[in-house]
Amino acid sequence: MPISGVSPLARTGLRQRFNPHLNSRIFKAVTKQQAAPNKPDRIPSRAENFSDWYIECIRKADMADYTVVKGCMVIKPYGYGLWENLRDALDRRIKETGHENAYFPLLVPESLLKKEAEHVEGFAPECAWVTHGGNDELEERYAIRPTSEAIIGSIYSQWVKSYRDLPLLINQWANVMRWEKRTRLFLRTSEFLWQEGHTVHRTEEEAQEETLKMLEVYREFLETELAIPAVPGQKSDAEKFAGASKTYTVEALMQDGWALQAGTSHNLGQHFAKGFDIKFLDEDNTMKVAWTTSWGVSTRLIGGVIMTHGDDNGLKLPPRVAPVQVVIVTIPKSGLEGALKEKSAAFAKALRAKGVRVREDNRDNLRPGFKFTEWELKGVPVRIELGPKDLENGTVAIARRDTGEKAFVKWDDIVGTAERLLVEIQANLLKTAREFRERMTHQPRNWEEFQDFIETRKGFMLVGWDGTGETEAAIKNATKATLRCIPFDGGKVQPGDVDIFSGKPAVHRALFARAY
RNA sequence: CGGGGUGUGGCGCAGUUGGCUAGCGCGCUUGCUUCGGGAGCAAGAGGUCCCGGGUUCAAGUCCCGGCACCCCGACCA
Repeated sequence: MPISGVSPLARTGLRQRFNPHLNSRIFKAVTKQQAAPNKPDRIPSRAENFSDWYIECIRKADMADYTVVKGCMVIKPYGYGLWENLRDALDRRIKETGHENAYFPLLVPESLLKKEAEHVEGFAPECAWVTHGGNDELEERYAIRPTSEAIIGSIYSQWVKSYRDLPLLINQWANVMRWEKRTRLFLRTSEFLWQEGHTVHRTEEEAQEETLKMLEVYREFLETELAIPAVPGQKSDAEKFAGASKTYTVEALMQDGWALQAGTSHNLGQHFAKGFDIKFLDEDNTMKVAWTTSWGVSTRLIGGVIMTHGDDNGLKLPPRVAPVQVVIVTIPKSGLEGALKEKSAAFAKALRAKGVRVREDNRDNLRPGFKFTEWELKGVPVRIELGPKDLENGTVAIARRDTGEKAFVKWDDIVGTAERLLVEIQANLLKTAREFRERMTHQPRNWEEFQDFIETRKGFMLVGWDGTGETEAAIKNATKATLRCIPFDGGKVQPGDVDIFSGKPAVHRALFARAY
């Protein structure tokens, strides 16, 4: 797959030292980092071309690649390892909030899809259809699920009979397919992996509570595990899910100032329950229509991690989900291979005993600088360097990916230092991302300023909105900025607020941004 | 689905007005010397020049048709 030509850029910035404090001393500070500037396989800088930077990060880190299948990617082991870690962290939370996993059919009969009018209208254009079974044309074609409300709704109608069956709290981890016109690795591919929760409730209030509860699960998960400070809020009618009463979102801000919808939670009202006949006999012996919700996040989150934290040297993965948290790189020396390998294995074992995910890099056909660079591209949070001098001194060099700082520590302090660094790096990534988001959240005072800011400063625009789809559309047409959400925090109108575009009295404050 | 661009070893590219055995860099293999921030030398392997027609003594190169992918717009986790 040709990726546009990349002009090699020399890396800038000096490596600094950090203080490993307490019982370890700094033996030596490594203060410079001189990389070969003309290597052809460097990644472009973010400033130069954010889009190329993003794709090259993924490819150089060996996370994913395009395939012969249009719009579909292969997620390679390193990318899948990240997915597994974040999936497990989220799965734990989904179960802790009382949900169970199940699996529903991939194929959705067309007649089912049509049972909710808005829903089919929203998804029909991006459905892939199965029309044949073997050589025979089917009487009714099947959609490959673009989402599972329809198939699950039809099944739930069988399951729900009594108020005693409620709430029904189920989640599915699955692949879905949407025939996309334009694809980008992880952010938008025709097939992607996700989880979709589908719940049924007795009352409107309970469904609403569930919707907001899961949004909060997402928000906390993004913050704690991925170090992504996403803004929770409500979608406008124009942006909400096809067939939902209300859609809520967690909106993240990428380093290029574009927003990324990181997860959504929908209160489906009774639309789907009516469409799919999900009814129950209530305590008062009357038949009632149920209330449903759905909520999901996808492999898109991996794109979010990359664009939130990465730098011009490649990925920076949050330690809590990084497939490799600590890499031990040996610096080869003829005759010492055995001793280096032995030490490296001993350190790895000690770290694993503490639950740290460790990889050893004992390749002796590569120069150390090459190996360092490669693990930096892959975003490994902590790198331990073990060389001939360290064997003499009883030390290793230990470097953190987030700041580039490097110091020497004694062997006895390796495990403690690494564990502490992993915690610090996780916190530092979140802090940096949060500061970025705050710095990039602007409050233009008038329409001219809005237009200027969206072009020159980018980021979130927090502005008054009159609540109409007309002004929302007008803003989108004029600036390509869409209404990302009415944030829970800061979305309330203040006295005197007016719509940034129409000048009419505002009913909300809303976040606008250009979005992925 | 509209506008633009590109298809040549794994990757990035060159290939002149059609002309000789299709090149270069990186990567890969083998060997030796190296090794604390992308090593050096030597010897090798690797090609349906996107596909199908056509023009020509001769096509990677020109013509026609197709396909794929990438970028930019309208729609989307």
